[in-house]
Amino acid sequence: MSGAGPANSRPRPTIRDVAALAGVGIKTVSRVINDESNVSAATRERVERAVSALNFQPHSGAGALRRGDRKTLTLGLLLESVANPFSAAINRAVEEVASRRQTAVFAASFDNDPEREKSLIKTFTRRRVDGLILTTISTDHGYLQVEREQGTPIVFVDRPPVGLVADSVLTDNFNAAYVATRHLIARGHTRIAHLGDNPTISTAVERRRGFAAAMAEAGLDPDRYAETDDDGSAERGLREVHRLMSLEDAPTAVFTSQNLLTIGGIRALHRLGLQHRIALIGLDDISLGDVLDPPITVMAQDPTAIGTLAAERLFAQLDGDRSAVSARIVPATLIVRGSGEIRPPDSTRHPR
Amino acid sequence: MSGAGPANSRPRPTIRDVAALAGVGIKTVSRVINDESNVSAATRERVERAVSALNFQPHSGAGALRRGDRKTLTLGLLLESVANPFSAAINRAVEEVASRRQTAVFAASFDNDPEREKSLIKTFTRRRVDGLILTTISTDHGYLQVEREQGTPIVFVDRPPVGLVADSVLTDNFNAAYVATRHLIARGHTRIAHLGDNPTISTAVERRRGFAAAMAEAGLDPDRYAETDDDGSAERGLREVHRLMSLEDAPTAVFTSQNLLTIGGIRALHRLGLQHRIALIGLDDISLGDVLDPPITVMAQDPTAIGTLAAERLFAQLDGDRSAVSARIVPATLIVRGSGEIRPPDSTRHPR
DNA sequence: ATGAAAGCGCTAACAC
DNA sequence: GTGTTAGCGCTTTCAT
Repeated sequence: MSGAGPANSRPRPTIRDVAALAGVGIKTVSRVINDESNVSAATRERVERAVSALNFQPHSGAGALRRGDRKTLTLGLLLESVANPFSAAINRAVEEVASRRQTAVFAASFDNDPEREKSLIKTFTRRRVDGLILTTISTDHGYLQVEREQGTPIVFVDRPPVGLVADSVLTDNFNAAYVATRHLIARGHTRIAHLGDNPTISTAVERRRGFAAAMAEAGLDPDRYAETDDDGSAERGLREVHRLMSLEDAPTAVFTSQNLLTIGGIRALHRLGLQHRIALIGLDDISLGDVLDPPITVMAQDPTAIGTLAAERLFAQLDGDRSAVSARIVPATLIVRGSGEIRPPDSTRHPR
Repeated sequence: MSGAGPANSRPRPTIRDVAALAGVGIKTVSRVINDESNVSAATRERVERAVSALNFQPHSGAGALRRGDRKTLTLGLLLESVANPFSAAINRAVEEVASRRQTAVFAASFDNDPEREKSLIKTFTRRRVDGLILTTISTDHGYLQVEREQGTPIVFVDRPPVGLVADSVLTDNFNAAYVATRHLIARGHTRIAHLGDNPTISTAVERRRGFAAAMAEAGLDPDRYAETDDDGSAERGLREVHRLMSLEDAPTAVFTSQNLLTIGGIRALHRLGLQHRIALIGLDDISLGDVLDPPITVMAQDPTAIGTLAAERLFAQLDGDRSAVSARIVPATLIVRGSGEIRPPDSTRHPR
């Protein structure tokens, strides 16, 4: 049995090897593997036999190089993290659309780090991807103008471009947060805490704005509960809700505006035994949210739709669509399940 | 403002454009961009200025072609679905290791379809990925022997290779299922149902074997509850548990041996209000399993470790490691939380 | 219907 | 230190 290493590599056959074996010119082989016309049935047959005898697989990169229509049939997808369920759903949707076009996708996680954003995009363009679908965090995307001018279509997902006019597919985050917050206010809450993702993330800012607008409109103070740190992890959600609940004037409702924060927040309320007394609404649906006790009310984004629309828009550009810049808004949906409908206690003081 | 399409594409500059602008030969440019020696500081400076003036980005594909050491700095990762949390965790871990080696990863979802498995692997090899990390479903991987001989290292994850000797990183699925089942038996259960993924998946078969072994060892009938269909979705988990609970001699414990089945099973028990009376253990941890009521006992696999080890092994092969074929087993861990410790009712008949 | 020559953008080999 | 030539594996162009 042969070893696993690439040592015993009989080199890969090239089109020339196939041509030699079949006794034809390389152009004829090229015609056969690309299914072009002007090849006699007999010749085609001979070539095909040689191809499978040698186990020849055309080198798509080499072909793309000469073809020069700059089609590597490849696309770069920048996500917060391929392991985040929201990102992962986008990833799958993009892959779905891309695979119909024989296009493979490079997905990369940038962890909300602006440096990684830039360096990953650079590796994408050096690889000459046909297009880019980007979630970003940098505050100015002007640096991408050059790429666009050199012919790489770009679609922004989840977060809008800044300093660059480009296609985007977004949730209306302001509105989603506004609706969620109004839902809590309508149940009689006045002490509502917002737990948001890092404010360097534009959607986090939008969500805070939506929260603040709903609060202000109801004559409530959006800044009653200051946030202490700012990453979007389940650990922080846990920590912050613990802290909030230990306050003298603890909130009676919590709006967690990111999926991992929601998970952490739920965990905290359960550990404190407060899950039936403190209202909670999350932004982004979470797995098993319907089975928790109480079930979790959320504003659900639609990452599958976001990914699908973004990929379709990208291919439209690739197909030469010259229409005006498109900014698609994918609606979020309020899913009422229970946790968001808990009412505040009668007393003004929250019972510990 | 310019349109978004690739129409107004000023063509990308090449190394020749840079050389012309800097007034040097192309090889000198090549030296600079590859950080080779034998370039004077002054020349380097001039070249660098030209590079940024033209916004030149070297075409890595073209370089790889000539270099001929067949390093596209690219790797193919075949997963059940990039949207599945288990797969997504592997994806992230692989990306992590790969990025340290400047390697980008093509991840593709094959949805347990053997045809897609083969066709996706074919697109990987046509793109001349440096290596393959594969989850598979086909029953004979002999067709990959050719790839290996032509120098592409392969590591199997989650499911073992069949008909091919190759590296693998796996969970001991038999044992994981055996331990989970014994855990239920030790609590006094005799009517235990197993809900498994599609038996065309080798791990599903292993898990069923582990379940059956533990049952038989205790003198119990593993086949008391026949399964009716066989996909690994939350919908099926829901349906099957509903059906099981409607039986005259309904089981008092359920072992769901895949993450989505566990989710569906939990949902069913909750809807029936049986979550505190029927024991449940899942294979694979699930998000928020600790917060559910009761919290969910699971045999947790470690997808991050699996992905990390697989990628490290792949790069070891790429680095010329000729050691014997390695088959790593990543341990699964029993996480006791509550749902798996529910005891059967005293009566022999399960109360509806 | 077929093939020879040129060349995609780059690096290797070998000049000078 | 620097540049020239050839060539990676393929497709294009243009013969025949």
